[in-house]
Amino acid sequence: MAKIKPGKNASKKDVITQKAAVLFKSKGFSSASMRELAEAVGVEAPSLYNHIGSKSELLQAICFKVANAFTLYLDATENNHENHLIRLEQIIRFHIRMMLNNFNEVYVANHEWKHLKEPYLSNFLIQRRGYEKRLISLMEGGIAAKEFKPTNPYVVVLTILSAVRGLEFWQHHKKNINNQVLEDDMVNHLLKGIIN
Amino acid sequence: MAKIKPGKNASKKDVITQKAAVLFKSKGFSSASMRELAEAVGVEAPSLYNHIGSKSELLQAICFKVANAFTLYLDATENNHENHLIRLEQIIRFHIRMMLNNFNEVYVANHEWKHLKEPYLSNFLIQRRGYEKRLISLMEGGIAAKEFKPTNPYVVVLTILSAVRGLEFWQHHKKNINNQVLEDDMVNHLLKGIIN
DNA sequence: TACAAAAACTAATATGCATTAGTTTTACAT
DNA sequence: ATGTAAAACTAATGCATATTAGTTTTTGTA
Repeated sequence: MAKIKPGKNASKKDVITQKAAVLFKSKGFSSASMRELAEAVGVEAPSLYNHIGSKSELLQAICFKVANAFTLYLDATENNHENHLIRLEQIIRFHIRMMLNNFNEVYVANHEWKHLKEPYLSNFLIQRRGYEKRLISLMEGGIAAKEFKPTNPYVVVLTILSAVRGLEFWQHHKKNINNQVLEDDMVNHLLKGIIN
Repeated sequence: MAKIKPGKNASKKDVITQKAAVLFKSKGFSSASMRELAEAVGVEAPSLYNHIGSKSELLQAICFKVANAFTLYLDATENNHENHLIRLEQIIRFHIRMMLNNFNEVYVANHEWKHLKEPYLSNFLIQRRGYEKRLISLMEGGIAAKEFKPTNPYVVVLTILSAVRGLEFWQHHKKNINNQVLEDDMVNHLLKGIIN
C-alpha cells in the first residue's frame, strides 16, 4: 500500500536499520522477528527484502557503525597531543555522549554482537580487542608519567568502560537529571573517587 | 540410555539448571535450544521434561537465585551497624565475588531477565529496583554523614554496579591476574579514584 | 496518458522450535 | 528374580520463523 517514506537524509535502508536497532534493543536480536520489524516500518515482511539483504546484515550494519565511531574518535585523540589524563577524560566523555545520543545502536552493539555471523563476528571482536589495547596503552603511559596511581591498567580500563556502559540503565531517569551533571559526576567519580 | 547423574548435593534438576546457565550465557536465552541443552546434559530433549517444567522455568530459577542472593546479603549488612563507607565496601566486594564465583548465573540474570514471563518479569524488576533504592539510601546516608563527597547518589550507585558487572568481560584474563588484586584495585578505584 | 522502474503485495518453502503422547528401558527394593 | 517407579526413548503436533518466487500496484517521467 503505502511506500516507506525516507526522511530528508535517510534512505529507506537507513529507516529500516534504525527501526531494527530499536527492535533489537527491546526484544533482543533472536526474539525480534522480521514481521515485527516490518510492522514498525509500516510494510509487509517480504517487502523489507527490496531494501536489505537479510536480518543478519542489519545487525552487522548496527554493530560496525558503532565500533567504527569509537575507533575513529580514538584515532583523533591520539593525534591530539595532550597529556594522558586529558585524553582519558575526553574519551570517557565521548563514551558517555555516545551512550546518551546513540542509545539504541550502542546498546545493540554491546548486547547482540554475539549473533553476528562469521567473519563479522571475528572482525568485530578483533576490532574491540584492539580498541581496548590502545586504552590500556594510554593508561600505562599515564602511570609511567606519574599522572595516575600505579594500578593494573586492564582493571582500570575495564572498570571505566563498564561504568559508562551502565548508562544503558539510565534511560528511564533521563528527564530527572541533567545530562551535563550526569557526565561530570561520572567523570569525577571515575577519576577522583567518592571519598571526602 | 544413560541416566542423568546427580552429583553429591545436586539433584538432576540442579544439574540441568546449571548446564542451562552455561548455555543461556553463551548463546542467549532465545537462541539456546532445548536440543542443545539436552545434548549438554547427555540426553534427548524430551527427557528433560521428566525433571523440569519448561524452558522458561529454568530462566526463572536462575534469575531469582541470583536476585535473592544479593537481597539476602544486603539484609545482612544492614543489621551490621558499621559506618556507610565500610558497608559500601562490603557490598562492592560481595558483588565482585558473586561475579567471579557464580559467573554464569549472574551473567544470565543480568542479560536474559528480559525473557522472563509475567508475573516473574515484573517481580524481578520490582526486586531489582528495590535493591537499587536501598543502595541509594546508603549513599545518601554517607553523604549526609560527610563520609562521601556530595554527588548525585543515583549516578554513583549506577557507576559502581555497572563497573562491577563489567567483570563479565574478565573471564579470559582470570588466570593472569590474582582475584584479590583485581578486587582490591577495583574497590580502590571506585572509592578513591585513579589520579595521583 | 503511457511507459518503466521501484517497491509493494500474496503465496509458498523449508526449517527449526518447544512441547506432548505413548512406549520402552533402566534401576532399585524386596 | 521380580515387580514398580523413575526416567529414558521415539514419534508426532503445531506453530513461528526467515526467506524466495511470482505478481500487482504505485510512482515518477516523458
